[in-house]
Amino acid sequence: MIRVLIADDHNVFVEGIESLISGSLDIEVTERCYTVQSVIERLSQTTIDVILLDISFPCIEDGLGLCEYIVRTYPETKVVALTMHNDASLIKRVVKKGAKGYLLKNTTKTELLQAIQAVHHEKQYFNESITQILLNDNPKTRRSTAGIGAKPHLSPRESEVLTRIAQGLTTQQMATQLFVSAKAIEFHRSSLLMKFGVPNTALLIKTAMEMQMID
Amino acid sequence: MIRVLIADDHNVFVEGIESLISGSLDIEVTERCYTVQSVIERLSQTTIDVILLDISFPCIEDGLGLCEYIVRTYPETKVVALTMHNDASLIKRVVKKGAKGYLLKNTTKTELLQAIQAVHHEKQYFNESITQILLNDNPKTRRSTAGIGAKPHLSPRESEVLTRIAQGLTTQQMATQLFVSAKAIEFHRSSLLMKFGVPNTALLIKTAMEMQMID
DNA sequence: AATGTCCTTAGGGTTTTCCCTAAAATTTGT
DNA sequence: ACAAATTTTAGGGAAAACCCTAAGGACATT
Repeated sequence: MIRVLIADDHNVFVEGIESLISGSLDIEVTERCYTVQSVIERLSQTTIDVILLDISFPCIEDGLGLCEYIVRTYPETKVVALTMHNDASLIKRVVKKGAKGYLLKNTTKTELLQAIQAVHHEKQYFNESITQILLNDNPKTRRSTAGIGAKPHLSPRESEVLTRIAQGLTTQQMATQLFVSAKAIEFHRSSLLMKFGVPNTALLIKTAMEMQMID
Repeated sequence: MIRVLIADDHNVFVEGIESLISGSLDIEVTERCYTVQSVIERLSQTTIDVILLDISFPCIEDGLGLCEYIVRTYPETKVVALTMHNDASLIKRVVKKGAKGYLLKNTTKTELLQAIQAVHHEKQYFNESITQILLNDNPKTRRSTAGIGAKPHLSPRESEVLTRIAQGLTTQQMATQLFVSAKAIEFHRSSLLMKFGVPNTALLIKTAMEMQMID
């Protein structure tokens, strides 16, 4: 019997996954966790074979951190990342953190069961669409147009500059606030334009808002 | 018996929602749709009381469009928006399109059932966290000196220029499109900045989007 | 017709943004 | 520990945005 823990703060997901698994004879959902804390707590008290981990749990950084923690602390417990994001760079980051499988949340029952079986038998599992995404991830095109709807990964400085542009600050004002030269700010501004694939700040703000990266 | 259609391209969600509803005596899930097309098709063939609509189905614009279509075409069919996004402006947009309820995907069974019952009885339903989000979404125009959050009245030309700025066009490009001199466009741009009470295009786009004057 | 208001069009000049190149500083992979 | 990739810092120059003033034209009201 493969003991599965579901880690997701979205109730509907937990229910859905459990429903998909319920028919299986050799897999049982023994734990459901809605917070990072409870995952850590349950793992210290119970033996779990496979963890289905929502990678935005509650945010992407937390999810990645938890994944890393689990892999390091309980090497025999396999992590399958479950997420809505079909972003190539995120998949790579997750795998780098030690996840053995990666599923999109629109996965089928068959895939889900196959993934759990696979990782429990020391294999990796990636479904068709994931492989496709990784194949289409040409490193050269990733910077400029990383696909519509894919949030570019921003450096800390870039994030700071972006939020300040959205506040209506000028390059000079930002330079003063961040104790750097105006030229440095200008570079970050250019990087933002390039990463978002837009020609000016007007579209930068618009797309960043649509991607919910500022509000 | 309240007939419910679930519209979501994420299998896990559909399963989860169905599982949450399954216990109920007066609600039944009669249709499950994974594409916008199938929703439109099923609605033309069956009578549905409540639609649980994933607002990013498959992208936010599609979801909003579908919501609008349903409300217009089948006024007696109530739409409950289901989404992961807890963004105030999105909630407002969805409600404006005619959705009668709004739930986050980490909702509970109780809330889900209450929401379905409520909208079926011609009421609206928003849970605690949604109300909280809307409450915290006070008019953010405090930083600007002129406007007090009211939409400024724009002349026809100003509207044309605003939408084109939001498309990332430059003054020269707009001048060519509108068959006027670049200086004319510049004046309209300045008028927009003044009317919105903002210092540059970045904030102009941001506030105009928040005021739903561009999309 | 006269008056006032608002929209539209412009000229000239300053500030800011944008683009090209490039080198330290930092992180990452082996 | 070293090499490779990424992030941060800059310089100079072209383009666009921004600010000031000002004048011609459409429209309603008296």
